[in-house]
Amino acid sequence: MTVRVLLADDEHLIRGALAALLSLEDDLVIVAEAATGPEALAMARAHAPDVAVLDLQMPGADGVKVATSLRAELPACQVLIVTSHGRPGHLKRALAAGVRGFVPKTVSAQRLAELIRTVHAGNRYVDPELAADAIAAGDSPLTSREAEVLELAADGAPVAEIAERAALSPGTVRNYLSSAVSKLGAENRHAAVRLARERGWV
Amino acid sequence: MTVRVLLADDEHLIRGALAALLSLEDDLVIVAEAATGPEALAMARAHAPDVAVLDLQMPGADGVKVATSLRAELPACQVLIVTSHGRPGHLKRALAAGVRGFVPKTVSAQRLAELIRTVHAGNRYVDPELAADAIAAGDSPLTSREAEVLELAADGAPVAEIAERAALSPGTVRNYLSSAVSKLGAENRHAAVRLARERGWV
DNA sequence: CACTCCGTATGACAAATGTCAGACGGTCAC
DNA sequence: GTGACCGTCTGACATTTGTCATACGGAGTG
Repeated sequence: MTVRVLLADDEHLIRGALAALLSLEDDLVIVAEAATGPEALAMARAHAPDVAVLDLQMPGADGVKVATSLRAELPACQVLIVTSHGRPGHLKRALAAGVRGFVPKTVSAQRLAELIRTVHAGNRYVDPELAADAIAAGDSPLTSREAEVLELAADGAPVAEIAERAALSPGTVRNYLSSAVSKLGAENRHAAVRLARERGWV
Repeated sequence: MTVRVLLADDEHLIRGALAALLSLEDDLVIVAEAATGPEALAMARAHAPDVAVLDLQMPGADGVKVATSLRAELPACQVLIVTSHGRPGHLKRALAAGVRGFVPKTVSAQRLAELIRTVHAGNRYVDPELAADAIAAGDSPLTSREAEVLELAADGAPVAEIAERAALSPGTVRNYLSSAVSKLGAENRHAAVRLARERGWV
């Protein structure tokens, strides 16, 4: 019995190499490849693969977003996410999106092939190190609005601009930022943005 | 005549896959693999490869640093840098370090094999798109001190801390930041940091 | 030698930011 | 239905930042 696999990664080099390696396994067959989020979705619809191997960072829509859509449209398709720089919050989002596997790109192809079989069998697998990081980082202490405003502050925009983009009064924005900064124990909002990013909270 | 290749990338998945694909080429042989900068250097010393294919982002020392050392220790070894997120400044640094090739990971393995031969023959190759970006970004308008201070401001530290870390008076730090911000046309120093990073100036 | 940068510094002022207190309506749980 | 939050707002205040003028010594250029 063969497992039909969709491969999505924006780096051609990696995608091609991976396709070649995985094809060496007798029970795996790559039925489609994609370089962007939307492309991955289209390919999945067209080929209805058993397992989708998605890169976390892709142009258009990231792996988790694709996984969410996939879950709705092709419930039979299991999703395995592969990532280069795994930040804690991503894992949580991914699991919430129904992803069955989450591993860093530091695993070997051999191991990846095994994992494809694992998730195809309906089991889950999360890289232990990433899991430990996620647990250590814990839950975000930020309310949704605080997180939202903090995100808008990410590119260094002044308060007035954030307020406009969030349709809030400047005073309110400052309150949220102040509260976010103190919750994160940061020096100022810019350091807060950095911290929240590191922990995957934004 | 075969080309002896060293492969350095921290992502096992990619490195392994790449090694497999490149080995398919009759005239290429992977003599060593490394997952970190220092490891790459050690491997190069041990195996004296003809061409070193280095990832730009590796733990320990990045591709450009490794290339610099390589240039000094093994002048016969040509360096080809492969990167996922190529920012303009990196290319410039890389060329200054004597790197012969610079391409994004979006190229195909086929193409990479060709490029390995190209640099081995002593020719240069730079991805046209990355080159265009680098030219568009131009030279950094920042003085070295401005860049230095801007870098210290990168993690959102307050002026007082930057001043201490740079052994400058707080007023001077503010002057540099102010000048950097206006040179970059940014809203404030945090946006300036972002801009400078994008253009590879810090 | 004069001129122009750069690095460094100070002082002063305006603007942005961070912090706090207080207010009001909504939602959810007990 | 009373608390406990959350989202939203305002106003006031202290601190931090951004900006500008000005100063001086050193390096490099004409």
